Amino acid sequence: MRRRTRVDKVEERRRELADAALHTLADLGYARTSLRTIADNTAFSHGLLHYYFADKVELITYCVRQYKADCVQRYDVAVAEAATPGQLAEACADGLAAALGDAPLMHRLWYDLRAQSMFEEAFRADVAEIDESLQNMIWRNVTAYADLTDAKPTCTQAEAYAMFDGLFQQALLRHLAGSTEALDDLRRGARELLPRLVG
Amino acid sequence: MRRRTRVDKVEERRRELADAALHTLADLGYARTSLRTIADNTAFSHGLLHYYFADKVELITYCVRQYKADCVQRYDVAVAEAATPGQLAEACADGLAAALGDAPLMHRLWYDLRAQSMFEEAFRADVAEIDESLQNMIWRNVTAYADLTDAKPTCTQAEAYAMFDGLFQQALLRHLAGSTEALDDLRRGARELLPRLVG
DNA sequence: CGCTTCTTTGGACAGTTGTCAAGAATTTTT
DNA sequence: AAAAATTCTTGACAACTGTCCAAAGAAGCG
Repeated sequence: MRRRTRVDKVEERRRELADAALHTLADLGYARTSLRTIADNTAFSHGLLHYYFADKVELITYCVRQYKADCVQRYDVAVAEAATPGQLAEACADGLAAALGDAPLMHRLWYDLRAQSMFEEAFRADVAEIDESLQNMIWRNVTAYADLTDAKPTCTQAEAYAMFDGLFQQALLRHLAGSTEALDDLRRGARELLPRLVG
Repeated sequence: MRRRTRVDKVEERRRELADAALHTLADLGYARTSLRTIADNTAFSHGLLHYYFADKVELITYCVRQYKADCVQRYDVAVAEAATPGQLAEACADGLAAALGDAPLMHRLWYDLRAQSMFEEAFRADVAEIDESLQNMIWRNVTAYADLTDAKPTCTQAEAYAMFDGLFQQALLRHLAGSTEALDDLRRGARELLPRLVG
């Protein structure tokens, strides 16, 4: 009992620190984020980070894992209540656009960390895992759409995800650069993509 | 005459240094590349970099511009000699797969720098310019394919580029993670994407 | 209360970073 | 050949990095 609550407290503080780290990373990007800057975004001193995390890589890895929960949840779109193909495509497109519009900085961080994972092998496994869960999420939409249209997907899971991700990333780039049409373009692109992938 | 040759020599050395910087960046990524490491990849000392470039940002910006020339040239596929839609799709797919297979590290760097441009405004304009030229390159293929099939593209330039780029990036990620099928999957995905975008 | 265990601090460390400037080395000009 | 202009090296600087540690503080427990 006593031991249990202690472990919980440690885990809680870890999450708290990782949360601050996540926000700092989202603000500054991986290349410009230091442990001291992260600590400045908490009520604690920089030394504490090494009490709860062995080193920088472990902290950021923990961050990435925590990000995943938020991410898939945020990213996920209400696909269950769609009754027609049109409704589903609409819901999917709206969900993606809303995810981008609500948390552009978090998604910016995701693309940053995914790029880092190509250099730093320590991040690779976790990033790949998140990528896979995002891919599954997209695939659920594609198969649901195929079911509603009595057709079958004409592409692989990986291809479907790659194309949606491409649209999303391009929209994010333009959105951050100040384009006011980026969100609408993403909506339209996503809506029109689904029919292309089944048949 | 004298003035001309001097300016040329300066420009030549700048290019030489930027080339070394480019290779260092491709090896280590933006976050892990320092001016001293770049200088170590040249025959000169670190101080020289500040003789030819005002600061780090100017050097990397110059790099990015230089990268563009290589990039579009490398990326570009032999579309002219294709006589049938099938040949064109094949040539396009082969070109992309070859670009990825020949210089994965350079493409890895591209995605890294594009992510950086979302944080560092100094890179944004140059990155956007490269992105646009890549988009135009893809669009040339799409319109050529549409012409050969007596059809019209059913998507915008930005959408076409986003989807090809998504495929390419996903293939790069898997290729770097050791997947042996990534190149073939990219080929197949690109070949099948063109028909989806016209009609 | 004292005693033990767990948290947290703040400073120190060795190394790295971008930047700069003085001067050596080299090239060009006269 | 001397003088002038340039290219390049070297060492220094202040700031910052991740990491570690001794000690202060807080909390729990007998």
